[in-house]
Amino acid sequence: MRNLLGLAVLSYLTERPMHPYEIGELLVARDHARSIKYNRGSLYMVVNQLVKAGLIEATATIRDTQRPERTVYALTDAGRGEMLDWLRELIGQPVHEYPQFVAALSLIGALHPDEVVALLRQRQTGLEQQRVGISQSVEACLARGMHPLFQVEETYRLAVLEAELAFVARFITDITDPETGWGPGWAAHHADRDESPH
Amino acid sequence: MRNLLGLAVLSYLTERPMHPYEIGELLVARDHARSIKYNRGSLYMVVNQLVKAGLIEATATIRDTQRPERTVYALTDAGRGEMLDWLRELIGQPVHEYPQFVAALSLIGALHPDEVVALLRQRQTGLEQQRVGISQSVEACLARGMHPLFQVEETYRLAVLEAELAFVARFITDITDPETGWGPGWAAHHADRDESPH
DNA sequence: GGGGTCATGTAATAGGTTACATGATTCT
DNA sequence: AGAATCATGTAACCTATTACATGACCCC
Repeated sequence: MRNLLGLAVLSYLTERPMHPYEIGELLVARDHARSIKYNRGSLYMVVNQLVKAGLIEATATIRDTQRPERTVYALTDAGRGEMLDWLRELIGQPVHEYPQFVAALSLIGALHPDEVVALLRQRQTGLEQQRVGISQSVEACLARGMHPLFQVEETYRLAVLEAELAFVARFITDITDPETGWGPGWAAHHADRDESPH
Repeated sequence: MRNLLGLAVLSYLTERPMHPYEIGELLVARDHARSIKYNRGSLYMVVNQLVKAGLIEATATIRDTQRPERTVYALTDAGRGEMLDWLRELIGQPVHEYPQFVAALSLIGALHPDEVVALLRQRQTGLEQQRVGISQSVEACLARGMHPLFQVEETYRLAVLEAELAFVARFITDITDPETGWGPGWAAHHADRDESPH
């Protein structure tokens, strides 16, 4: 069990027993789906895995003379412990990850530097849009009196976004600097590799 | 085809035709496996997908009177184009991702603030270790005269690491500040939720 | 009262990872 | 020469995503 959706399920069930559909609704309503990848199919799968692992258990299947039958799940003691341990580990120990931009940077030599500069400028505007979007929503929540702890994940995203913006700006000048810019050398090397195949 | 290992395969095959095992070796030798998740099984799968998509093709199966038969693949024209388009998109357009730390932050209220502070301190040392590891290796490469472009993905990682370190430090003081720290309120709320279930 | 959409799940398919297989080489 | 390890690939399994199914409610 390494799907983080499972952690969200465990966490939500600490509030009260729920059925999967309700969990999914809450996940979206509270915007946790921005931080934890969610789709309904995965949710049902994860819930079954949690049952198998003994971390949650079905407490009832209710039908309020309404819609399809719904199974309600509750957290077990083991589930509560596992949830806490899991969270502790995620906070205490940084893990190596593979963001898409890192992958792209590692292979960026295949593009011509002029094109790269244009693409980086495009990225800057995208990042900037994300940044204003997030910071506005954070400020709106704070203005409504919400405790900043509930926005801490977005605050983190903002910090990373700003670092990335700074990095991109720096990268552009590294390429284009008229004195020491990497552009010319890069372009030359690029021409080489484009000729050689034929 | 959204597996970034596929992008790496396309990119490597621009140099010359290779067999999968060789691609895997190079991926590790050049440290690209730090930026793109690699394991052998996935590599063979991805190669098959690329063949089906017409982006690469088998050019020979050689057996140098040695080990098992090896199939050598070469890039097609479509493959070259796809590789470039894919890279352009990754550079030009930021995508929403789901780092584990973001998920954890979004649910961190389930832990007691005192414990969170301890875990964040632990994280700081882990991040700091990563930081010195990366910056030493970058400097070593530069000292050997390697062009900084070949380290650009690690430079980016450094920038993000530093932003995360700053964020964590800030978060700790937000919790522990003797005037306005979130600790007391958080702890109280935490006690509430721990009582209610019973 | 029939067409749309909401609520809830299940099943089929595609994607990725781990475990296994097999001959060659190298070491002692 | 037998044990350990390398080189290479395949197959089995597990995970995740998409597509489908079904009855209720809601609107004109």
